[in-house]
Amino acid sequence: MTDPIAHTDAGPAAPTRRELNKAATRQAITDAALGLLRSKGPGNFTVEDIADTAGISRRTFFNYFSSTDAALASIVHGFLDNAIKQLRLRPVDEPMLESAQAALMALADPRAVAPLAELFTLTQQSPLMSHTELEAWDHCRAQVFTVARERLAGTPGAQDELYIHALAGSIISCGKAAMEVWFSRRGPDLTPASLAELRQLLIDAMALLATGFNTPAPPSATRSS
Amino acid sequence: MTDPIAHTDAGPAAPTRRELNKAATRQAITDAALGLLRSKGPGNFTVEDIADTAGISRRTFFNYFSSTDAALASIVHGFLDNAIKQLRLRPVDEPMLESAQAALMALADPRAVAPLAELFTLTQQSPLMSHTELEAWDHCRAQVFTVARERLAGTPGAQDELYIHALAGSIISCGKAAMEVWFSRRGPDLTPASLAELRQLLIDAMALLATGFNTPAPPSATRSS
DNA sequence: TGCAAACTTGCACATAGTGTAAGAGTGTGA
DNA sequence: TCACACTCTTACACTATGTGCAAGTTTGCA
Repeated sequence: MTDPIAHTDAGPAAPTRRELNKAATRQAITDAALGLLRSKGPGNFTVEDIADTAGISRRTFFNYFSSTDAALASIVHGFLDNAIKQLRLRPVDEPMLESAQAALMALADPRAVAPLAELFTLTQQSPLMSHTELEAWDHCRAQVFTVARERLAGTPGAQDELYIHALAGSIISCGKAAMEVWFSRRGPDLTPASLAELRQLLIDAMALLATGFNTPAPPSATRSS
Repeated sequence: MTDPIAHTDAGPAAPTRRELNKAATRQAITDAALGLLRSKGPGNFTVEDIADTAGISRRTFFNYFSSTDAALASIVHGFLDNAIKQLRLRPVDEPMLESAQAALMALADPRAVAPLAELFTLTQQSPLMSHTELEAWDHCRAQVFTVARERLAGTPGAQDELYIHALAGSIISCGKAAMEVWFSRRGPDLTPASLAELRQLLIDAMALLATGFNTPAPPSATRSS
């Protein structure tokens, strides 16, 4: 904010020292949390454990995250924020579903999905998706909603709130559905073939939204199986 | 609440004393929680407050609910469990979306929505939907998924996991969308006209899922506005 | 260099959530 | 009607969570 040095958005990194430190601490925390999740299993470690492993105080942990759950869900947040970023890069006159599909394609990438896949496999044995994880998806839904509203603001009589809400929610649900199916089929498999299947699932899911669920027979299943 | 004289319970339930007591306690807790939410606002009361108001011990509270949030979300749970019950009453050969729509129609009823509407208006000022509330919707989604899978198990080559996951998730999302739009338009208005609008929104939302979101123009908005 | 802002940390404290064992209420068969 | 088993409630103790606060440390900047 009080930064005379220009904000190099597209540039490499945030130059100031403070930001680097904060990012490093944040990373140390999530690394520690993920490590403990690996070694001890979900629910078997405390905030203090994470803080000790990350080399910070318990209090500092809470300066970054509001709970262990939130620290782990930051992985999901990172993934989804990236998705939103991709979505916003799409031309504004492109149909929403095509934009969504394109944004998701960009994320069916080993580097992006790897942390998510590990988190998923590590917490899958746990009853169901953690509260904070659900919240992360809902946060993403809200952002998709915003994007959709911005786009449709141009069209004439279309201040159709229901359409936008339903669209945003359904995009998220279908994205989630594709991921769930993929994980349940492939587990932590990140081979090109597996990622190709993920991409196909995402395409199929978006296609379902485009054409509707009333297609008499489910559209001859996915070619990917 | 330890009242030996039971009152008229209409219905085929097994009215053993223990079950009645438990149900009464449970009700006392949610009533107390809702009352405190009304009087003090979200986040401004503790489990102990609820327990005191309900006339039970703090420990007993935790025998029923795992958090204040969960106690309040039981309202949402009740509503959605009811929806699932309605859904299961539909003939198994009916298309899912029609069943969903019919089940939702049955719940656009003052008695069913009133608690939900109040909870919504009381927590709306709060940042966003509570964790446990999201969990309640997700639980409902899982049940819709189960129903859909049971139904489509009969059809020949349709073990299409993606279709079922996407359908269940989208139904929930669109139901939520309709409710959100309704609440934002009408607030806690439960007049017949308002409920008719809710019904129309639910119908429109399900229609979107049936025909797809690619309808060139949003389908001439809702007739209800 | 020195000041101001931002960040970290230790401490105190209220609250959340759980295990345990004793007590009170409830169902059941003799 | 009583006695016994079962279930639910409660008090207590204890660990963990989350936050306010003030003092200490690091970073930015003139």
